Amino acid sequence: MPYLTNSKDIQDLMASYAQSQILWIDTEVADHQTRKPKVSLIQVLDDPTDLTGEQVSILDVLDHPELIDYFVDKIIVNPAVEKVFHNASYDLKLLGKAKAQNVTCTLELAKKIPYYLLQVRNLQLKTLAEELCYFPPVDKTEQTSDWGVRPLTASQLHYAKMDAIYVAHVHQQLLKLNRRSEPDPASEDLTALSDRYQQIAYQWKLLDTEMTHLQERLKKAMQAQNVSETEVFELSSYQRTSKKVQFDQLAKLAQAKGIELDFPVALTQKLQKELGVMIEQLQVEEDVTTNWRLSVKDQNDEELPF
DNA sequence: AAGGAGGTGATAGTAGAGAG
DNA sequence: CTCTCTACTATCACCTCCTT
Repeated sequence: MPYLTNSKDIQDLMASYAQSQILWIDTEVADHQTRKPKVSLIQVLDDPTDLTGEQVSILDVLDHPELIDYFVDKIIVNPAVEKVFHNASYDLKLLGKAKAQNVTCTLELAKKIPYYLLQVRNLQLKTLAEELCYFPPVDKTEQTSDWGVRPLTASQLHYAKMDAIYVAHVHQQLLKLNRRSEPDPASEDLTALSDRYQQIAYQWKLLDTEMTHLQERLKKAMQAQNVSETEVFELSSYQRTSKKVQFDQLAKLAQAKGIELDFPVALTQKLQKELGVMIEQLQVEEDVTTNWRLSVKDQNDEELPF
């Protein structure tokens, strides 16, 4: 695990990483709770088979904005290098943000996979490492430690290095699941899909209706009994404020005060009816969309699998 | 603390179908 | 044709998650 603090070494390594096809990256940020957060470490891995962190480079860029700029320039905006992060938008906020090219986010990837294929408690990197990749329990206490002090502790460096390992392994596993969850629609087996649907439809209906019913009863019961929480549930309410004004009044005000108010108003069927032929005097924008609906055909009872 | 993506739940509007 | 029912989509305000 090279931990680099020398600017020249760091820059050389960044230059060589710019030749890679894919890199797994994580960052640690100091002063994240202030208005001026700064990148403390950039951890880079180019070998996804690494389990121990031997291949992870920890680049110490604290108070070296020129190194961060160099990294952004050579790697982040470089479309030839695929960059993999967990919750990429967080890291990229401090790493070139808008200009970033060819970025993969393992959190986004995980969100696209339905729960039945990815059965984990939540989508934190820690959880995915433990429950998807079977890493031993991950201690996140260093996550919120002070990344602005030097020297860093051995425990901090270990945490920093392992995060890059987790990103790489989680990424590999998610790609496998992704291939299963997004097959080519053109070659799907319609018979197999229909069979599976019928197989679970009855169970689903039983569970779905009971779940909805339980939720309704719990909500009503907790309200009626003035209970705000049980061991399992929490019942909360919130105020919802929405404001409305008569269109006529708004139009008159805009005209009287010369306010620039230009936005499309939906011409609902009701409005179209009221306007009648006068609608022809308006420049109506028409938007036609095609919506697809899947419905279950009526079937003979004997054919049902239950 | 901050911000972006997406979920939630209420409300409103729509198409399609059946009845008269 | 109109009326009504049902099942959907769209929109809105608010909430939750994820990272350090």
